[in-house]
Amino acid sequence: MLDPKTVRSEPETIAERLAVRGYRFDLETFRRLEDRRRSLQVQTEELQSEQNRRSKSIGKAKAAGEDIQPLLQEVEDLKRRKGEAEEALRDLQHEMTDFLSAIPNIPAETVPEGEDDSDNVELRRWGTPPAFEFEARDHVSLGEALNHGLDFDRASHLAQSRFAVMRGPVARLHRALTQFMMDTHTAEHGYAEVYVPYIVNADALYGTGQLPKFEDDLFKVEAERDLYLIPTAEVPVTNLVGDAILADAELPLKMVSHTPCFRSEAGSYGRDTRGMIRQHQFDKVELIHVVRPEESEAALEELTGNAETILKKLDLPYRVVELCGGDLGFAATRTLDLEVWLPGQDQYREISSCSNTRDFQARRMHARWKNPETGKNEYVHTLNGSALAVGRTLIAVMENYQQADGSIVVPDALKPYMGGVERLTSQ
RNA sequence: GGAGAGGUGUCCGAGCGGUCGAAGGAGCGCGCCUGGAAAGCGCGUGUACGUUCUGCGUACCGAGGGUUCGAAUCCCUCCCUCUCCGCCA
Repeated sequence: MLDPKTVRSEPETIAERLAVRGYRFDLETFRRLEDRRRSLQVQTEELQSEQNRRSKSIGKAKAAGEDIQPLLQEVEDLKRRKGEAEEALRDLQHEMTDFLSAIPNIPAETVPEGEDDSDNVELRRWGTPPAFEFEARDHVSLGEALNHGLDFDRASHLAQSRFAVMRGPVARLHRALTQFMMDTHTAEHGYAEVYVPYIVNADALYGTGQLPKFEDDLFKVEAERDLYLIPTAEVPVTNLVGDAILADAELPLKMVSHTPCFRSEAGSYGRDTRGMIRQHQFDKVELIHVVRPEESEAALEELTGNAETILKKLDLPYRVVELCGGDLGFAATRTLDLEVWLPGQDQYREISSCSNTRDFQARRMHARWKNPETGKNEYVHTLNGSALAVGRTLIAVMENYQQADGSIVVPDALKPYMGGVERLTSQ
């Protein structure tokens, strides 16, 4: 949610900034709503004020033993008029809230212009894509050959398409990756490990910005209340500070959590249908920062660097890309994507997305801190980033570490987690 | 699943249907005291919106309805927390 005060005081600037991400801020509708809101509010408040005054006089008259009957008559008409004004105001306020909560976050000043991912800007590259002396296979083919270490047929038999079954050393490698990431972030990067619910309520999803606009992307649970499977750990972990007032000494807060993520992938029919790139269920290690406002830009660099460390330790070639305005997510002011080299696809593919939402989520979930400078409760800044998407990292390891015979060498960094297995083979 | 208790400001905690934005305490800020500090004492200390803005008004005591001229206080529904019992990885 944007700061309503800013939207009111400089709507033209807001509209201009939002245009960078391709969002058309409806100035006309906003002005119409705002003008009506103002006049209705003045009207109801005046009527309420009048009624409060009369009611007080009734109390006094009663105490003095006077006849209050005529006074009651007067109030009756007042109440009727107030009721009408109140109803109109309430409807309008709902309309206004819906309007405001559907507006995406404002892009940072530095965000490049552009419409889609083809306009994203590459910031840097690390590592060199491997040169194979044979034709590189993709993870589907490699996984199949490893005694059905990756099995998509059985998964769709159990559930539907876009799910995967992993077996044996492949499943083990997947688990090793998770442990390796968690250990690195907790031991070397100073993150506190958290375990959270995988099912959350609508308020939490509103807080991080998935609701009300993106319900179609979620799996809803059949239950008495509106509950949803989490699409990312960002939702439960960030909401940990929802409705809280943090002490200055508690900041910055750095948390890491490993969770499965569930996404309906509605509207992605036909995209990445082969393999494990785009699944309804995947594991992810997520980093969350809750920081003082002036620290958030630096925090994004730190968080992204922490994610990059994983790729470096695994010796996987990648590049860092700054998202252009048109490619930014709803809650983000600025996003850096990490794209890993996939020999099977002969291209870089997204494996992490690190965003600074500034006070956008904090405002929606009422996450504040006591600023010692001002003595006031102010909104914190929140950031999130994958470090990394585990399924995609598994793919990257399989494809980059493949050998001519179809076996896969275990990266050095993962060896301590593989119980002595140094190579995945079909034997 | 059954029985009960409760949700009030940054925190704890009072609150007969009108004089309650809300006692008292803690915390925090300023001042006094002190060589300095602690203790002690004094004063101050919510948010949002509107406005004819050194002021005034309106709203907010879990959420939403209702009763009433008037609700933190009464009634209903829902959500959440806690205690006991049952069941259970």
